Amino acid sequence: MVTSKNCIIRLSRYKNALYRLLSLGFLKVFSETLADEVGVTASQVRKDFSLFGISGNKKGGYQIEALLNKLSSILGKDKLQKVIVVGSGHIGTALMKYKGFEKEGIKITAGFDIDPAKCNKSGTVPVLPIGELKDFVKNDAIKIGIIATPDIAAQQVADLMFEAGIKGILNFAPIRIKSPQDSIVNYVNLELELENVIYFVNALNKPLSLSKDSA
Amino acid sequence: MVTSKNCIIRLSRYKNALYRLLSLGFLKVFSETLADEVGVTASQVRKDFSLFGISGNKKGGYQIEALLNKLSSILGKDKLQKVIVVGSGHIGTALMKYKGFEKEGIKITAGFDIDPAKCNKSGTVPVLPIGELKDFVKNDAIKIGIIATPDIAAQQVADLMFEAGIKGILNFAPIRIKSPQDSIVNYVNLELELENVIYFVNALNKPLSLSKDSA
DNA sequence: CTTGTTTTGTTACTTATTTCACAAAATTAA
DNA sequence: TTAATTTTGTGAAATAAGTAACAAAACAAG
Repeated sequence: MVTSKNCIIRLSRYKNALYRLLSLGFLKVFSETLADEVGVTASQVRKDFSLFGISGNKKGGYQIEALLNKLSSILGKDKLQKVIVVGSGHIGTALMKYKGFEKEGIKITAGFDIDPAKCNKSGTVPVLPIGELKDFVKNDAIKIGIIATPDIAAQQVADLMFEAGIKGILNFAPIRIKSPQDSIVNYVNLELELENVIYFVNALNKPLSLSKDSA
Repeated sequence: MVTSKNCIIRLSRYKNALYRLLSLGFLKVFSETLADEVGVTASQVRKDFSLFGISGNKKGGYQIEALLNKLSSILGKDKLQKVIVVGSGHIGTALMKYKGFEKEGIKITAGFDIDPAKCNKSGTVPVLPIGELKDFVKNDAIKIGIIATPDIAAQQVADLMFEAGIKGILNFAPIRIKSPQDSIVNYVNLELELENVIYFVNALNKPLSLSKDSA
């Protein structure tokens, strides 16, 4: 099994780029072209594909459609993924309304909040009391959850999610989550991302040295 | 100059953990403790500090307050950072309203949108027509911008930002931005982060192998 | 003052990731 | 059919990142 997060992230990027190329009318693509599109080297593309047993045609490149099927299958995108969000503050609400997930086969089926005033069962994405989370997750066999609560609540919410059977969490709260062995937690920390930009802006514009890395 | 994004991200994490420890009443900390708090090894902490010439006291650990000052200065957090947001859809609006930035010394001073109906000069964060971006950025000497537009608009918005003098961008649009040498673009792609969680949930729960990595 | 203990700071080692380089396959042209 | 050309696929080489180990400093206790 490939366990490098960066590698998997690149697969997703390849997939996105391939959709774009497909919509522009291309049917096949060379590693070189795809690499340019995503901002990596051609070697990297071929190596990544090699790791997953994806092969193309010597001299002919890769058939985009077949490639997309393969990537989607590897990434678990061949079936609709149901996801819940806990916390209906600014970020949580934006996520529930966000259109970008749908076209990626991700559906936010419900939100949850501890504050009854923020609950609303009749919206496009219903917001339910946190007490209903466990049953909801079990009934719908949901495996993925998003935490968009204040940091004080995050661990508690995570524990509740794991108890209910959730195996993967995307956590927006700026705190490290303790999680069971058979689960995965990814972090999105907006302050941190901005801080990082700030650091590199200062670093690039102050001294006389150069850099090219970014990730 | 340190150019490893991961390393800088860790510095931010150390900083956050240190604030937490300080608020709990601690005045000094050992590399071991800080490492546990952030989820890395003690060696890593000391190595990171070593790279930036940060030193502590043999047997005595590190003075939290002095350490925080040093980290804040490295990360450019010793002065208020003004940031603008372009795109006032769900994500852009959530960012403008997001409370988390303030306590990190980051202030969103304005939003911009191409749609006049979405503009509103009198909000807490005024939303201005995109045409006013250039003057606004120049007058306020703003160096950092956030792109929260649809992907089709992203490159155009980025070009406008660079023209106006912005040097660092945090980009939420799922597209690679072409940028000048002396600038930096960081990416936040929510679909991609979720896809990643989905991959690892599948990978961890299907086969008989184990993994521990997460990043 | 000496001995023992703790923790840093850094060098050496290990592991992981990326790039290089080239044989093998596929295609085209003659 | 043969030669020339292009592009993949993959081991080997190079780089980067992370861990381990330990000497040196700091302190405490006797």
